[in-house]
Amino acid sequence: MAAPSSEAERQRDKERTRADILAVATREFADKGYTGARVDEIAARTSTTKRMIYYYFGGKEQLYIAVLEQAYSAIRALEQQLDVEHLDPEDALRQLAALTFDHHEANPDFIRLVSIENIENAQHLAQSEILSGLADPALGALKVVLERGRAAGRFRDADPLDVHMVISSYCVFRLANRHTFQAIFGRDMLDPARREHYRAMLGDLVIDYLTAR
Amino acid sequence: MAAPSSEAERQRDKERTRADILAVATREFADKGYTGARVDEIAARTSTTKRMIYYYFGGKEQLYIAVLEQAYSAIRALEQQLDVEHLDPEDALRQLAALTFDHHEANPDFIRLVSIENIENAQHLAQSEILSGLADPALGALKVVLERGRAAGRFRDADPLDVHMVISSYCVFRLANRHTFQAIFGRDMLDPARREHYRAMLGDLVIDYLTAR
DNA sequence: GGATTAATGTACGAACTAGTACGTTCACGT
DNA sequence: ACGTGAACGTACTAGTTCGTACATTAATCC
Repeated sequence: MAAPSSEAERQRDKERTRADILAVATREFADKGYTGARVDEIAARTSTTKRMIYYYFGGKEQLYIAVLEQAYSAIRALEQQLDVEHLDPEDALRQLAALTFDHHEANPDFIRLVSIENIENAQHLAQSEILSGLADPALGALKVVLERGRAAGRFRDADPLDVHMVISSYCVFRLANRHTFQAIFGRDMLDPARREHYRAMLGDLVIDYLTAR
Repeated sequence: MAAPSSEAERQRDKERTRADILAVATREFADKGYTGARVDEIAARTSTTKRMIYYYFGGKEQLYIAVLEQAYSAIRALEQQLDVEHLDPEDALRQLAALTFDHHEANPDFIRLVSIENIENAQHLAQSEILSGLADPALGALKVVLERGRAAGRFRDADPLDVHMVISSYCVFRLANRHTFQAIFGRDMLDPARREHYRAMLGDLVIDYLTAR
């Protein structure tokens, strides 16, 4: 009998250790920000030690970049859900907006990481070759839909990136600014009772803008 | 001759020292975030010493709260500019949106502080009696305008706070997320060449939503 | 099965950071 | 002119935080 070979019972597992660290680090960075996050704290929550963080990632900054890369790669999953080809432009656009809305709501850690990275002037994102060129997959589908609507004489001429910005700003704001908004206005933008209202409102907002006479 | 009396040449000046510290602290906190900001760094950039920060403010956290309070109080200045009463609802709303747009662009430090405070879950904002109840002054005017437009049969029925959220999200996103947006899509949302386009687009967005058939 | 390398754990250090003890100087009333 | 308290400066400390030197154990290859 040579090796235990069954991957599941290996005591030492490069992939598992790495993934463990990355998951814990994501929570810590999303919670506390880059400067607020503590390497010792991440290590403590891990099933391994701080030594391993430096062994696999090199340091706090590289770990943070790895966290960003993993978080951004998750948004590619959105691409598969876009089934927009056989819908008429208005329905397709509403679906696209709703999907973005849902996706943001389902990934609050990601939104926080983006906010954090903006506080840092996106300096870490710029260091990552993987991320610096990455475009949002939703943008491609959006471009197609806008062109179809425009060709059909239903939509005004609009830059896809501008429309994407409107959708993003609405969805991001609802998550990223919920705490100050709540404190100032007393309204919880994430209250489940208002979720459908906000979701529908985004669709109206975009469609009304594009179809205004 | 009793006192030098001329306030300008006093070497010791409570107000000046306080204001100096506050101004420097605002830059430091807006730049680095709450945890990233360094008390020693603030002190170094001041014309006084770290001792005075603790003398006047008590500590890092109270200094940060004082910075927040001052920054928020500046937005009250917006209130005076709202000359909205004698315009027709559509023009008034466009003006209100444009004013918010301008105001956000003119106060990037404030936007950064809001982002930072959201990363901190608005825990410091909640501690301030001055701030926790403060509503945006633009909201009152917005409410009036929406009611006038609704009464005239020109606007749909819409919650003022929802409309405010749309305007804010657009204006805040343009500043708060400019770095990641630039890094991912290669577009600088603050490019002066695109400023008028974005400013007008916000007006269209809001008006088209409210006046959609 | 023994050598070699990959993976992991422990203990520590150097630098940083918020906050303070203590001493000093200036303004102002009388 | 002088006492008093407010305003200010220096030097320090206790605790934290990133990173690493060094030792150790498990897997893998022949």
